[in-house]
Amino acid sequence: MSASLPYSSYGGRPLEVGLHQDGRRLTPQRKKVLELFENLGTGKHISAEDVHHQLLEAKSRVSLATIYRTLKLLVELGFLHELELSEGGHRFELASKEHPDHHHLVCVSCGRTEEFESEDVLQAGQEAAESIGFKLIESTLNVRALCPKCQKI
Amino acid sequence: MSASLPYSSYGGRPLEVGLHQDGRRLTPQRKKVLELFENLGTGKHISAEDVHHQLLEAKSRVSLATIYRTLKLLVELGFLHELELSEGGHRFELASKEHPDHHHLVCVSCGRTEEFESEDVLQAGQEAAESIGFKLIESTLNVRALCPKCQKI
DNA sequence: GTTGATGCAAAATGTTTGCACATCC
DNA sequence: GGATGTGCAAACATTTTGCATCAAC
Repeated sequence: MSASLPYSSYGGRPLEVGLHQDGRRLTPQRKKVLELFENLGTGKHISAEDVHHQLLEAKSRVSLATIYRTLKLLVELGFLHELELSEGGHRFELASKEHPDHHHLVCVSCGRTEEFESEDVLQAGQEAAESIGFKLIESTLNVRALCPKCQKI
Repeated sequence: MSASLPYSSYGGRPLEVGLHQDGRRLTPQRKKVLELFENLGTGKHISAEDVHHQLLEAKSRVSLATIYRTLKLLVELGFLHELELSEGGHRFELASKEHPDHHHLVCVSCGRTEEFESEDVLQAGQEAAESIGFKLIESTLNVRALCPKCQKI
């Protein structure tokens, strides 16, 4: 859990590089937050509070304020994606080259969340953006649905 | 602005019907909130605070608490859609038959928001849902982008 | 040593709730 | 008249910020 980092690449560059640019510093706190997301892997969505709790469990005390500041920074640097899946605050997930723009199916009843990718969606967003001169950055489709279990209730 | 309501149909039934069911009441406050959205028309996204301000400007004092309660209700009844477009809280928009599931292009720089529809997106969401046994309720694609103006800055 | 980062506590936002009073049906 | 809705203020939850201290470079 606190083993050496794989330092794989996100957004096309080594994990810590962005944290050494423009006078930014790679502090232990930032390292810990990054490690946490790395160890979780892609496809996990956690809140700032979750990060805080999980770091505490790993015996790392990092203040919530710092976590918020770090998450914001990591999003700006493109290491994380920020999601706004309906209720209960924002969630963050690791960004990765192998796992680019993807979409979410959320069960409105139990909250179960599944991911999927779609070239069609990507393209539709791209075309819509182009048609009015917008330059696409990223797109995500949120599908509100009922999962199999909740359909039976 | 405070003229008679067109009472066109939303979600397939007259505007106020849902507010008379299950013991619900059509109060002046609720009417005012509905009127506001009607007068705005489809395609406008406003926050609870916006509703509050705009009603004040129209000389209608409705408490913020009531506005939150009313918006929640109207979403449950299907008269409004709730959007979670990135920064700055939730937005609400009038739902309508003629303007079903649609998507949003948001300029990350200036916040300009444009709408579009796409059969492909709808279908991609539908297929993704089906493939794992989810039953689709609705889907919206959020595209983060740069508008023409902001590309030049 | 300088500048940027952290931690703390306080403040700012956005949203919800308890309760007494008002009001719709 | 009874249930439902409103307004107010307080409570909450989440996120941001000022400031003194600390530490990366």
